[in-house]
Amino acid sequence: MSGQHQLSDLQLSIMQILWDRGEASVTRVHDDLRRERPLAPTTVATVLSRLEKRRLVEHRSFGRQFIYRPLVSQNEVRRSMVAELTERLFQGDAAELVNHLLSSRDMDAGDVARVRSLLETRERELRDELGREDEERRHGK
Amino acid sequence: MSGQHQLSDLQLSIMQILWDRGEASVTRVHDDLRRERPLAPTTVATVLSRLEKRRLVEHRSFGRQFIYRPLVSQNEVRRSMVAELTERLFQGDAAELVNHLLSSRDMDAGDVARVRSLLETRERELRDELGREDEERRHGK
DNA sequence: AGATAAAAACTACATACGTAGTATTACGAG
DNA sequence: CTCGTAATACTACGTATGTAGTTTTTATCT
Repeated sequence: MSGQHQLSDLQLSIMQILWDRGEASVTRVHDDLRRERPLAPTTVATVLSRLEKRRLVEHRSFGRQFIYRPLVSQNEVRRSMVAELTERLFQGDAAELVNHLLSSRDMDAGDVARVRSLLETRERELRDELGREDEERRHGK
Repeated sequence: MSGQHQLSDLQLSIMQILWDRGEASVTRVHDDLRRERPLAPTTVATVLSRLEKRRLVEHRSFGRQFIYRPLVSQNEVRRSMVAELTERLFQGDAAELVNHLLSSRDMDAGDVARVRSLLETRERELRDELGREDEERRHGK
């Protein structure tokens, strides 16, 4: 499956811009990044070309500039990085990670309420999946 | 607060051994690690001394060997690393991270059930806290 | 076509890390 | 007290990354 998508902070900031915009020139990325991280334009270009070497983005030429676009989705990266963290920090036990989130100061009452709603949606999905499988079984695979 | 505790995979494996054992000699760590990662003893020693430079562990001498022990708890590291990931990948929205965990294939029905139980515990805690604050308010701060 | 300016290409350097070889020290046996 | 050996100390090298300077290319204006 989607291999090792461990991205650093700066790399993620840049990918985020590409995900938000769909695609962007080096200058555009540099501009969007200015507030958060003031860097030399060449620095942004270097990072982008390294991301391209890792096949996380690709570019096409437009006039004299390069337009970059992502080759991996935000979701793929999230999955990969969250899975890695879960493995390293919680021995792969995702429920323990949720437990950690619930017990630390990271979530207020509002967040907890949102989680409840999310959870109930997921429970419903699981119930439906179960139901559908039963159905299929009854109808002979 | 607890600053930047971003640890790499190998560093975490080693910290895990120290957390499990309370303290351990280089040889012990090397031994415990053998199955998971066969490394030269000097490699383990190097990593431990680098962790010490970062003030994540410290050592004392015992005979001719060094006994290392953690200076940061597993919980501190978890908090720090999870917070960092939440920030980078979910713009700091912890509930979104939970949502991601719930929707991805990371959790089966059993995990979801555990999360429900965890969630209800947390909700009860929040309700109790609320109650206690009300009480205090009624009794005049 | 030549000049200008902007963009990309190339080079560079510091830090952190994974990894381990070699040199040095010092405990402990005899 | 001396020597062997186990443990540490020191050195080293490759890779990834953050960061940016310098050089080369090239689109475009006059």
